[in-house]
Amino acid sequence: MAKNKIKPRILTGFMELLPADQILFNRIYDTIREVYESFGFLPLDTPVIELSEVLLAKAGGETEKQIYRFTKGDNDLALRFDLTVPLARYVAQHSGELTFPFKRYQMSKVYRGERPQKGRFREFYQCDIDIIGNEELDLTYDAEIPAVIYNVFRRLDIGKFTIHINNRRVLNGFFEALGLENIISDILRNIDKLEKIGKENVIKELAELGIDDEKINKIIDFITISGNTEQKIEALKNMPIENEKYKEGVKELELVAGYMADFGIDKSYFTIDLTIARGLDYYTGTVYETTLDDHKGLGSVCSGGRYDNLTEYYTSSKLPGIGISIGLTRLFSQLKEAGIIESRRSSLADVLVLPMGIDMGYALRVAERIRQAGLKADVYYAQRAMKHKMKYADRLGVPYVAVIGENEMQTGTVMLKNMATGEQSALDIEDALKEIKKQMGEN
RNA sequence: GUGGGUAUAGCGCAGUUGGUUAGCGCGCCAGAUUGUGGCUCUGGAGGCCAUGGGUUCGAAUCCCAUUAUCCACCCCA
Repeated sequence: MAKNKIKPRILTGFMELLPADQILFNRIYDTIREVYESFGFLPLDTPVIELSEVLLAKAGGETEKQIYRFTKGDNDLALRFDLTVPLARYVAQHSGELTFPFKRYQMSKVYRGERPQKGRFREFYQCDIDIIGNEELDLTYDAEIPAVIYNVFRRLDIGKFTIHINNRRVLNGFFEALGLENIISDILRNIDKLEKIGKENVIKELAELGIDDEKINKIIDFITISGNTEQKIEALKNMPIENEKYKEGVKELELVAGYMADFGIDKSYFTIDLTIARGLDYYTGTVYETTLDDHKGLGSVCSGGRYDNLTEYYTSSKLPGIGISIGLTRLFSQLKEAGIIESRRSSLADVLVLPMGIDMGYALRVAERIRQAGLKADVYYAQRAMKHKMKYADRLGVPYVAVIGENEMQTGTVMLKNMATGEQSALDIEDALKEIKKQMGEN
């Protein structure tokens, strides 16, 4: 390559796919969207760029460090780093025009200027659902959210998974009762890592926080409560903890777990997990994480929870909410790398029409007839050898080829070839369409 | 922000204690097969060995710097 050419490349941390993978990605995207809509969530699309003062209203240290921020003229701008803050802005801005509880989904790209590593991107898709209430938000929604997750992952068909639920009131109440409310964020961040670093290291790190052995033992006993959902609830109820927040939290957990069963979530697909806390400090009630049973190492593929007052920086109205997010870009890259999903076709067309030395107009009309029959049709236009055309069809992974030469044109037929089996036969055009539909229906 | 690794063809890699024209697999192009793909065989194209400097008679190989990239921590989707 000549020296004066610019090397084509994209920034690190940004994902870009080849057609076969993009088709697969879009299938997953569509499935998630369909499930979201099936629960009545409404679509929302907010700007990628917002005013920095809006996005950084709640200036968290990490957010400030990772946000892409720049100026254009006199405007201080930033790229959104999640979809939740823009939602808060949107709801506060349009609260008079929205109907509450407001259920919305948004599936778009967000940006974080962090150092990329395995499964971490600087530009990635988040697939969010949130429900925002006015003043109050019924607890049933805390169970509807995992019901949506359940349906999404069942439909994605990527193996057995477990939805972990917990409640921040339970955790906060418990640690308040121990007199550790000052360092609660540190503790939560710590026990959140139990699965990853093991019990010994959690104990070690808790000790480093200056917690005495007796309390550490209590914490460990608490977060390792075992049994099924009913048994865990029972154990939590029987803990000798005099703290209102704790008791409320346990009550909520019990109710939510009950509703989840009513939503049709198979019991083997969810569990109360007292170690999950979610680092974000705005969660105040139920929290969720979802893991794939056969690939626990991937970590949480979907997480979220309830927050009391998301819009506090934009309005004095109290608008509690609950929501979750699927990090689709990370999920996709991990599923692909683990071999859980596999891309097959580089084409969406069902039929590739190959005109062989005939009037192109006729071929185009045949293709149009195929489309009218509800099938996707593509046409190879270039005058090249048959083998080139067949090879093109093969590489795209098109399932059927319809060859049209002089004979076929005269008789109103096509030479229909099934690329997978190699079988071919001369069929009347209408019969060929029926045959394709019949064979596709069988798969 | 902290720590560690890597950089050779489009992709994945090999290259011996420094020694001639830098190889292999996949992919790509052409042919065997003028209306039939995948499999096979034959032939071919494609490299300033990341960039800059140093050591040496001689550097892909050793040293330094720069850049890029990957992994881990932090945090998170």
